[in-house]
Amino acid sequence: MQQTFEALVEPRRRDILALIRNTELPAGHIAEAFPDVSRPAVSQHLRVLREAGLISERRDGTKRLYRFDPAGFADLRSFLDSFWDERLELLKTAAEQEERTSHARNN
Amino acid sequence: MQQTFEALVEPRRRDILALIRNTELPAGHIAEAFPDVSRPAVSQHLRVLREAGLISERRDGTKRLYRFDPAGFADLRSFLDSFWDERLELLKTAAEQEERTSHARNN
DNA sequence: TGCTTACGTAAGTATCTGCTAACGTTTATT
DNA sequence: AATAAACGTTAGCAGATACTTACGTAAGCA
Repeated sequence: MQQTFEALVEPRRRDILALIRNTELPAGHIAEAFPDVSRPAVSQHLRVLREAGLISERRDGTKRLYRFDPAGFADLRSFLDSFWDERLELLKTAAEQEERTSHARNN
Repeated sequence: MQQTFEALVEPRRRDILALIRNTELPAGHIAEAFPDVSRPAVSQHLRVLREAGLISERRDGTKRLYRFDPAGFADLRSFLDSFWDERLELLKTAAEQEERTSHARNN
């Protein structure tokens, strides 16, 4: 959870995620997409993303291929739901309560 | 977006959010819930949360009442959906493609 | 008008973090 | 075996940030 937020708070890492969202890419190619920072910087970001479970790594010869991993988003989603959906849940419960009240009225 | 992540990456601020998720509370009461930090520290956190649109402030005499505001979560949710739901969309598209292929086979 | 309550704000500090430069490592290639 | 390619890792540094202490402020009350 904390690891997920720490990984995603950095804009560069969100950019990297967006880049490999649909395609598997080698580290060098990812680094080339960010000319304003060095290759090691990108490598460090990839490490953070990997340890957060947001991307997965695969070796192919001297290359390391990275791709998006939705697993790391699970706890972020549950966190969001605990705030967002709980309110919907309250509305739903209120609606059901109203439902029962209406039925009671009809009996 | 960035403001939202920066507000939520701090565990203390998530704790504050969880505390006032369902109830409106004055700043002093919120601060008392966190005995390991000073009152100004909490005040600073409340400021960050407010500027991120995650909580709203209301004055009542000398008191300032804070409560959860779901508005700030909107862009976080859309960010999450852009990664999570897009993959579901891909699956859906693939399914529809398969659907069309099956129909073509039957003609 | 003073005093108290309930806060926020500012300055300063210790810690964290993203970056670069330099180096290390593993896998082909010759 | 030697070299190159494609990386990751480390040390060190500049900037960001969460904290504390001290101070400022606005609303109620005597």
